[in-house]
Amino acid sequence: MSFISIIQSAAINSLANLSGQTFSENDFQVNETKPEFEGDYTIVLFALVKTLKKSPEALGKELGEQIIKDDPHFFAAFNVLKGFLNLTIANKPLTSLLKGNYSDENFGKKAANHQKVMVEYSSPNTNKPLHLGHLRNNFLGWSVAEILKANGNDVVKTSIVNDRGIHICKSMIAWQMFSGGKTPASENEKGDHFVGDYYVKFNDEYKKEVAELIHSGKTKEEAEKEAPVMKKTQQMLLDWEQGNPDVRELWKTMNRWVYKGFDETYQRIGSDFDKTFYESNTYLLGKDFVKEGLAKNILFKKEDGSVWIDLSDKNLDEKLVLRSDGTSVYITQDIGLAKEKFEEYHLDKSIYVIGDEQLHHMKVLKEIIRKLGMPFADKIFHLSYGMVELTTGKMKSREGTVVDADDLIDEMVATAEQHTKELGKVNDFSEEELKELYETLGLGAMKFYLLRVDPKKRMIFNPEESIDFHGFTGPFVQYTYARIQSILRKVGEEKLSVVSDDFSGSSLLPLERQLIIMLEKYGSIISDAGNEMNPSAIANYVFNLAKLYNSFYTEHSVANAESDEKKQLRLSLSVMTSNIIKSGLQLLGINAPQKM
RNA sequence: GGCCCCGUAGUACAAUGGAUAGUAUAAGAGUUUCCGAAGCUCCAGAUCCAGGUUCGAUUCCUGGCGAGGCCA
Repeated sequence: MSFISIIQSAAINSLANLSGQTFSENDFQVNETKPEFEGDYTIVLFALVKTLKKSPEALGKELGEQIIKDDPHFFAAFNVLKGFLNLTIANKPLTSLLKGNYSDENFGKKAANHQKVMVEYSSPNTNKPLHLGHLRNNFLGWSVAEILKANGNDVVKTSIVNDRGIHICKSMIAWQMFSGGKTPASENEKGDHFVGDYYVKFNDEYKKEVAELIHSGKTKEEAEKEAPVMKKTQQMLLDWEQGNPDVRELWKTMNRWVYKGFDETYQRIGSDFDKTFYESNTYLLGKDFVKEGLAKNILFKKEDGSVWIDLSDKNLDEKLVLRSDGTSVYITQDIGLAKEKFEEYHLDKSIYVIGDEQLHHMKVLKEIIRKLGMPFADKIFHLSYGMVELTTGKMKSREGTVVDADDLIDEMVATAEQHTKELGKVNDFSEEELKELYETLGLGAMKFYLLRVDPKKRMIFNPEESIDFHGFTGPFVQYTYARIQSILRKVGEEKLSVVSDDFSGSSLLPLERQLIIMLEKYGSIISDAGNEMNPSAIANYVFNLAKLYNSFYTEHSVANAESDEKKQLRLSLSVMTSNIIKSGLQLLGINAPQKM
């Protein structure tokens, strides 16, 4: 039971004893006490003033006295300021909490509750490599999945690969036209970059042809339609759909190159999937429900034969679900895939990590599913995240301002290397250990930078600031962890069993109290982060914890503590802090190094 | 045109309707005989505008202004 809920129950109990009336936790607020005031937790009294018809000051005094009387073991003191009742927790519950949990590496995590949750994330197109936006998606999806696990859920990570369509045909056409048979192997290039280059070549060629056609008197619209390279591409898409063996073979080959490239990146950033769906397998799904929907009059046919659904009662327009030529649109297959997911995995919840430009699409998807009477409409959740912008403006592939994921990772890791060398603290590391450390630090910096912001908000990526290893950054937190490990190596965890480990009656200095209270909060941070699917709550928490520990560390010596009992207490504090930092970083996909 | 999101120090981000709006950076001043200075301490600086609801509004409502996104 968390401190907050202990205080809530205590207040409910004491309010009943005081007034004879019944209260619930919704009738008043319990907050942490602001640092400038005396106390640990604060009951905000204003909401109670009306029902109890007392002045805030009088009520605060009576309630404070009652609470201490009712539970003198947990509460040590109180004070009232305006409408705020500040409560101080006794030392004993704090030291007991520390003693009972300092070595528990799973502190704050919940036991399994058997909720089955699917998290779909990453979901790339196969015509070009991953960029900065994908990194936000991947870090977010992976972290949310881990946070949900920490809350006891059974999580299935999945990705839908958009491996067919006009975009990949563009790369294929360009490769046929310009490659002269080159391959990623022959060029020693990562496959996704290789294929992406041909996508760029396609656009260059297309632009050139359009310009020529306009020059020869065509309108812009005509030129865009008639450009030979575009016509070839469209023909290729038709050939693909009809199963033309040559086209299919080329398609397979080029996609294989791309997957190999993606896999390298995924492995490096730690993304993994329990199940991968391919659009080439799912794009025909969903046509069944069209028949069914027409029969039930939920869908209707227009004169040209196209099939629609009317969502005007939900403040949405009519939406096309089947073209007049009988081909489906994105949303048709999305409905089919949604159904397949629920049927195959018996999900309690299906989360889609997709950018907020798809808010409308996902809203329409949910609404159609609901109208069709499928039972899982309310179990679909769009975890939308804002676009990552650059200090120089938006990323635009046509303008070449896209930040490539692999390049960015390389840059971060190189910066980590440079910093580490300048500081020269790990001269005893082997080449391999060093390499691993640079990855840990570079990726840690990047993940932390992208996850510390509320996912729903769009954010600005500043390359210079992101590689800063000071302040609110991953390496700051990692440094704190490494430093604690250094203490533990020196002072030795064995001391924990040698020295009398009974510090439960110890007095506590302010920083020691604050640390214990902050450590205790970790469990509610995990559940908040889970409920809101928001890793930034964890990032903020581990940063604040690291900061508080650093202050504690400069003020109070662990090794040369005033007494054995104090040493014991501070060692336990250090162990528990480092366990929680490690655990919190792990939920963000960040490793905690022993030395750095 | 319609719908949705967002406006907080120079900059980037916080703040379930609660106390003097936090944090980081950048600027300034300190801090290594002592557990790791990628640290710590001090110092300054902000809620787009106008109304409304409330004991109390960065938060909720209305209207402006500004910036994004989506649907045709």
